[in-house]
Amino acid sequence: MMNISKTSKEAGLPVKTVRYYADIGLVAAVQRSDSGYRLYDHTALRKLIFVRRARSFGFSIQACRELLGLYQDTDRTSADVKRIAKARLAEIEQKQRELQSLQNELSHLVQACKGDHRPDCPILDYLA
Amino acid sequence: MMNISKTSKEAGLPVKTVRYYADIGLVAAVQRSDSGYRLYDHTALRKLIFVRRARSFGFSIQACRELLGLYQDTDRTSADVKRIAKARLAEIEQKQRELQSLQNELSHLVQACKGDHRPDCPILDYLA
DNA sequence: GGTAGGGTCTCCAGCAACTGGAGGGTCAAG
DNA sequence: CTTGACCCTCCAGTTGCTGGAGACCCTACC
Repeated sequence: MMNISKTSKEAGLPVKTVRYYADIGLVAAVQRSDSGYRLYDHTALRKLIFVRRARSFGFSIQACRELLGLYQDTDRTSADVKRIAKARLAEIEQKQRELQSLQNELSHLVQACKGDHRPDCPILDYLA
Repeated sequence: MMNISKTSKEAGLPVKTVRYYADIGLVAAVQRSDSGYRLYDHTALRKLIFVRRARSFGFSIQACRELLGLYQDTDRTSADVKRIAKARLAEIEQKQRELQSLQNELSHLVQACKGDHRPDCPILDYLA
């Protein structure tokens, strides 16, 4: 059993975040010490690491909850997991298309703008 | 002078958002009617449209505030505008690189996952 | 035994940029 | 004169944390 600071270091998450995940019931502390300190074991630590990685992949807390459920459920099929991952992938691709068109338009505008001391500016003209 | 619903329709923004922009001092109503209704004129409408477009380009409210200041300031140089737009472009490009690597990794995982009824799943294996 | 420094606890507030709802006043048409 | 659409303010919630206040707790050192 380790206290929260060791746990957070091992998991690569801020203490506050570990506490937050416990508060929202995502990864609970295994137990409390006599003085009320949260205590974590290796299994809880692995869950925290799992969540950190899933979050870094852009999975929402809700998706993490589902994945964590599947992760612990030895009866789950890989199809369940794939469904969540594919939904997330679709979101990413959508976001990327939007960003791409944004980038195209904005970079054209930036190039068209002379950026000198005169007030003429194609960027503002376009936005107005 | 038009009331808020006509203004919001013309600007292409929800009423709530127009009110919100007034509350935070981004685009104020020109005046109030006797009964306290917000009233907007053509200039305010143009500002709202300007903000909607800038927001759709991913400019933050703060950036919109700056752009709006420049937009109204006939003494501004196009260099000022270009600076803000370029900073935003850099953010977009950064975000896009991150999304790209995310997409690469995730799509590999999704492909590797058979998605069948067996519990073996490379996605969970990778995250764990 | 006292104290200094960490660590930990809970609770409250705030970030961005809205969105939804409650509860109540206003206005125009039929 | 009532009905329905509009408008107002204020409060709460969203997401995923992060920071701070005030108060214990724990260990080490003298």
